Amino acid sequence: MTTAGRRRRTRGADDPNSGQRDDRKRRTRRALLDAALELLEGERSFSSLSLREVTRVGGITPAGFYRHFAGMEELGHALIEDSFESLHQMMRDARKAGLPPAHMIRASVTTFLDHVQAHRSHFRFIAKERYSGSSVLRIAIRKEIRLWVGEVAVDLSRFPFLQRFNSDDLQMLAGMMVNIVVAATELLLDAEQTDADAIQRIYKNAEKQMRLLMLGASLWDGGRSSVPE
Amino acid sequence: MTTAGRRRRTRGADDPNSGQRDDRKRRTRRALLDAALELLEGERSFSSLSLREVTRVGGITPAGFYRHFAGMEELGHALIEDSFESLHQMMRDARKAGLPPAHMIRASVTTFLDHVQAHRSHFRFIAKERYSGSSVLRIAIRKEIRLWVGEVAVDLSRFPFLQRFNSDDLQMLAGMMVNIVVAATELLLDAEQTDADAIQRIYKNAEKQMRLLMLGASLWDGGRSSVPE
DNA sequence: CATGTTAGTCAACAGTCGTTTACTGATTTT
DNA sequence: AAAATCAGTAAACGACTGTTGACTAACATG
Repeated sequence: MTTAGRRRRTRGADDPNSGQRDDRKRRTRRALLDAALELLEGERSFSSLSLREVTRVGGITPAGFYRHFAGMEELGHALIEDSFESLHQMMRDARKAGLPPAHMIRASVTTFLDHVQAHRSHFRFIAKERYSGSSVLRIAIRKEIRLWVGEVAVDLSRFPFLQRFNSDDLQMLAGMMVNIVVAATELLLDAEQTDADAIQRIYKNAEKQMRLLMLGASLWDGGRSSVPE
Repeated sequence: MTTAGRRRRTRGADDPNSGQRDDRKRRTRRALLDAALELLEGERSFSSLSLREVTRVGGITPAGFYRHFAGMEELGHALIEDSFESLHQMMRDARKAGLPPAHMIRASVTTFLDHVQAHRSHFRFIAKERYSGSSVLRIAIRKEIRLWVGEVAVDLSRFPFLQRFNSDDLQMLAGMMVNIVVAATELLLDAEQTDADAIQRIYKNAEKQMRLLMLGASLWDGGRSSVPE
């Protein structure tokens, strides 16, 4: 009921959102999002953040918060959108750049983990909320991950040696690959940013896990073959 | 008659902890732990629980809490210990019962996931705190998982076809197996307990992932072989 | 320029929070 | 039987919480 504006703002026909006032609003909104991310850098979890804390760090008064979000949950949702938006952007770019012929696995792992490091705070937020947030946020995150797995499955389907995979098995394989990089992400977020060795090890380990997985995939017959036990 | 009813309870000789008072204290302590688990059944995360809430559900006054724990973090630590204690007990039992010759993978997956379902609240707590709790709790959980991976690696080392795995690769393989069941655990905790179909699907999927992994392992040469890309 | 819009402020509200202090009364020890 | 222990209570504290309504002043519109 707050959005029922009777007066239509006839802002410039060509430039819908560019008054100084809208600019300022956007900056403040960003400040609030950044404040939340900053508070999450430490030990805190999103659900333990208070609205007042966020406004304090963001530089406005508590009441001002409501000019931007209906409550903390809405802010959380905005953070999820931001995070996955940049992930999808990254994947679009990577796809456009074309797949390198060899070292395919290493390139993918490196691209993704580099992206994680460039957006640590976003991924830290996602990692924390994935299992612990409100069900609304958890479901939103899960949806995004499912989407992501789907994209990977499509990419995989173009490999000749995976042609015999049916759709379910392809989804499963993509899911396992995503799980590998997600697990690596979580190690990466815990590693000291300065510890280049530890970081290198995480990259190498993820690549190795991928290779082991692909080795299994190259022989896969739908799970009917027996394996030494 | 006065002499007949004389009680000598010089705790320390034969019966260190069994007065009615100690009994009561233990019951209250359990009530607090259970109260926390109960509150965690819903949307809440541990870090958002208040001490007062826990005592309210547990049936004592806030001040009484301090007779049992120095603060909420200590209670969290006790929950972690409880959870992994029962997991280790289960693995000890399973090992003692001996490994079934065939259907090894299915048996292991089933045993573990059954255990998860029998201790949903514990595992829900662990899942929520794994990435989102205080660093003390996170580190404690991580330590326990590393321990667990180690145990699995030892179990794996007894398989003939894994003899050529060096120690690092064995740890990696064990880690991937644990990751598979952990991922399945998290799906299981989100599934409706009454939805037998969904649960069945989660079991089957985890088994399938294990088989794919073992297939890769059976050909593994340390990651030097190239895979179709 | 006059008028409306609105991002952000200010002050107050009713609650909840963790923690402390002094206490009570049942159980244990001597 | 007296004395000591101690799990749990009762009340109070200062601090912090989300949300509100009335406000101000910079901006936008006509």
